[in-house]
Amino acid sequence: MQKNDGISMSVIRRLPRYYRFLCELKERRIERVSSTKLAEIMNTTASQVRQDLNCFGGFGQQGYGYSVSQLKEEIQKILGLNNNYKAILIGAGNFGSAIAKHLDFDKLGFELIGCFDSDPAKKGESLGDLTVQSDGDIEAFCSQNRIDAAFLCIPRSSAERTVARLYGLGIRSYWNFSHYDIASRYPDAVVENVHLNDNLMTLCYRMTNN
Amino acid sequence: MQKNDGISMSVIRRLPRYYRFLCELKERRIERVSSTKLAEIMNTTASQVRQDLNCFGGFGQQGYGYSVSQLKEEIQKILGLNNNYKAILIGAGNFGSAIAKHLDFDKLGFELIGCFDSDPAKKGESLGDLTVQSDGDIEAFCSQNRIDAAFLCIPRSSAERTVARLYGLGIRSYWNFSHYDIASRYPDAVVENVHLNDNLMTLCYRMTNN
DNA sequence: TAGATTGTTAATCGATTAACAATC
DNA sequence: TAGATTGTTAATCGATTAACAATC
Repeated sequence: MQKNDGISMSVIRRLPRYYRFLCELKERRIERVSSTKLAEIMNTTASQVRQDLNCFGGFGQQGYGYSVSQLKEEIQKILGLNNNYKAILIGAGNFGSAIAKHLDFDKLGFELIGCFDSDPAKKGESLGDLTVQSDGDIEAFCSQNRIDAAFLCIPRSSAERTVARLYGLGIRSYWNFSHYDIASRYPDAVVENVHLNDNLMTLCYRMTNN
Repeated sequence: MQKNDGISMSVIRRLPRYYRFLCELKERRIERVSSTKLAEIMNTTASQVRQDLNCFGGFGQQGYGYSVSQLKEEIQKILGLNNNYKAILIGAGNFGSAIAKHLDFDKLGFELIGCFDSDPAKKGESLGDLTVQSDGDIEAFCSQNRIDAAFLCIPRSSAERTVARLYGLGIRSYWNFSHYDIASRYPDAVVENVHLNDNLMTLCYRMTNN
């Protein structure tokens, strides 16, 4: 499994969950939490919680536990959610528009500043507070704005060509809903894949064999 | 990590990828494939490929490799994609409707036969070849149709109550886009979570620390 | 037969869990 | 101080990789 920093992906993938639960605890006005309690919520062991957190620093206090709001802040910082990475959305179909409307990018470290589709009929449509631009305008837009990431909501067939363009424009981070394997073609890119098909097949497997 | 069958989740989560790549190979009219070649595509080792496949049976032939179309069929059967699990969609918002329109459920082992929303304004809207029904009609619908799974595209806040109802109606399999932790409340349910927020935060982490 | 490649056992590696001394 | 709970090292467990005999 790939690494970043020397922190294993297993740990990294747990961070958003810690963060999520800490936000909930905070909303419920709970001030402190022990590794045992966190482990219970996370459905893991206290040992793992302490090991995970100690990858990044000693945020706890012996005999007391962790301060919910302090730990939340720390993880927020570790995740980089205070950034305001500029992102563009490629593909304003069902999915693309659902994502654009539905997610609170601001709280997730991003700002969606542009949206493109190859279908001329879509041009000018509004999507939240964005307007769908023509696919052909990507180059111009990227030369005027520093883009940090692209969200790809396009089919596999067009993904290859599109990523080649985006990579050429300097974009190195991708949230990829297509089945095109970006990482193997561009090893230095940071890619998070969302494979809904794979996910649903896994559900099917588990329903069938259990 | 949870098990099914005694097959580890690590192996199970790789199955859809094998399947995907085998479909591609078949489309490209490639008849045979070795573990080495498959490993290359999957970005893993030949050892792992052989270990994985041998969890389910000896599908290869020494000195030859694997028959693409035979292996594809086998994995299709293992995943249970030939089933026609009846599913209902709860929540016809941006996401729910994108999913309903976008995925080819038939090829993924499912058939979407009903769609519900709590917003009265949505009632009667058509969604692909389905018509959005009122949330209150779930009970009646489920008593007339054997439902195998529910796809939850609703916010966390309404998920708890909704799952309680669905569970009460006998539904034990969930594709969950909400942040409600079904598995911890209903340990015997089969749950696949899609946490887009977590996923995007992971991308943010990796962009920040690398 | 010789070459290729599997199936399978053994070795390694990494992640999780347990234990406990440090300390608030 | 006594009790609680961390940080951290050591032990265990599971997953991945290597090796090789079996065999097509």
